[in-house]
This record gives sequence, C-alpha cells and structure tokens, in this order.
Amino acid sequence: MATDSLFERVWKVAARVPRGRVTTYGAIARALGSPGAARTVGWAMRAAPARLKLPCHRVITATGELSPEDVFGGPGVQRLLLEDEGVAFNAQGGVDMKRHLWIP
DNA sequence: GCCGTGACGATTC
DNA sequence: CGAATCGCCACGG
Repeated sequence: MATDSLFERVWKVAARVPRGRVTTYGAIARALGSPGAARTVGWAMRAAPARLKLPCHRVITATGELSPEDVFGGPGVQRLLLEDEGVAFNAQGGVDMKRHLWIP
C-alpha cells in the first residue's frame, strides 16, 4: 500500500466527501497540488476499486455535469444517488454546486 | 524514455 | 448560447 500515486490520494479525498455534498475533479486535483490533473483524478475514479466504496457519484465535473451513467450501471443512477442524499439539481440536469460544492 | 490514453477545464469560434 | 479545440497531468505499455 502506501502507493504514493495520485490515485490513492484521490480515493482518500473522495472518501472524505460528506454525504449530501459534491466535489469536482479540478477541486480534488487542486487539493492534491496538481490543479491541472483534473483528468487524472477522473481517471483514478474510473480505476477506483469498488471495494473502497468510494462515493464516486459525489464527484462531478466543474460544470455540475455528472459522470457517464454507463459507469454507474445504468442511466440516472448517479443522479438518483445524489438526490437521495439531498442534493438539488438544476433544470439543466446538473448539480447545484452553489449549495453542495465541497472542497477538501 | 516515448507514445497513447482519459469520470476534465477553460477558451475560442 | 452551443459546439469544437487545445492544454493540462499522471499512468500503462
């Protein structure tokens, strides 16, 4: 363990995201000291082992857009999970980051 | 050590 | 306003 890779750091931060809140890839990357590694953060999420139980559904893009639904096992799954936690959505189908954006 | 790839981000057209 | 493009960084082969 102790793999100092960015991946593990991302997983650690993502696991700290409180319920009912969401964070962005760029925010995590920036918290890790790599503001331009937003893509790498998303990549880490995709490679995140399910056994970590990471609330990846709470990690969205800076525009409030959610991740590919296919990855969550079905369309609207991520949105349902967030709604269940009390997260509000815009008419555009995006998360209301102004109220739920959480930064490590 | 180089190339390709990718749950992004911001800018430009 | 919507779509397209470039740029960013890190990992795997």
